[in-house]
Amino acid sequence: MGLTKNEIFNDQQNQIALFAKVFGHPARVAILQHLFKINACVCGDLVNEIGLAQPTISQHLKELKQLGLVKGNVEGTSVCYCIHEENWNIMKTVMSEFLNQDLTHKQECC
Amino acid sequence: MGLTKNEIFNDQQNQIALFAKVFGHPARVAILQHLFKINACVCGDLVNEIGLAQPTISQHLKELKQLGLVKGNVEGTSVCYCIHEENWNIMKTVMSEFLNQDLTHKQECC
DNA sequence: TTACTCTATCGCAATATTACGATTAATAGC
DNA sequence: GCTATTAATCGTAATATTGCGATAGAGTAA
Repeated sequence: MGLTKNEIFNDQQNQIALFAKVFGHPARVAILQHLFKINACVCGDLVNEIGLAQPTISQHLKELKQLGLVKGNVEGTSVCYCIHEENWNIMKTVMSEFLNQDLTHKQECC
Repeated sequence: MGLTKNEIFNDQQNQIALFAKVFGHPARVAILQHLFKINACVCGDLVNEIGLAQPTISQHLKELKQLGLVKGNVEGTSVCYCIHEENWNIMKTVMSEFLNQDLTHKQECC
């Protein structure tokens, strides 16, 4: 109890859930939007941009990196983050397939 | 601590996160996929289809209903669930806008 | 009414997530 | 070496999520 039973779902379902979970927090949404907007890489600016403490931002970035959606380059004392384009596109394919499902027949009830 | 600081994010970011959070569990992904596949409405079959206990399925359905992605019709002793098409399309618009962001300029680092 | 079926809700235990202060590690500049 | 700057990690508190047994509620059928 308390832990998700991943083993009873298939790989595709688990992958969709993993991607969705990382988007399930507004801070990570905001981080990604900022990385898209500032097309050059962004470092510690994220802490100023988003109103959360540095350890919290660092933790969110870690999750984004673990899923491969963001990559970070060390540049002196600071770290430069940006969108991992190829992986973002892979994610987009997976999520789009899920979101664009169609109801082949119209419903008769409801 | 321990609670998401929604107030520091804008409505769009919070809405994306809300939609994403509901997709952030494979059981809810599986429920939605099944509802799409069985284009007629589905009732307690979900409990058999997915390997979780009835209270657990009921709870996941509740969350999907609260977000408006699923609607339920009482039919005798059972309840008939189906995708709420209009709301699903609204959600798709919101999520697509987020997923289809573009990097206007290519990155120089990373 | 009684018995049965199906779904929702309650209550709890286990686990996960969020946030941040304090600290550590790594680099840059002197 | 020392100091300043930046980011990662540790540790912990607060809250949220997941799952299910037990129970309640609502409808059907006899």
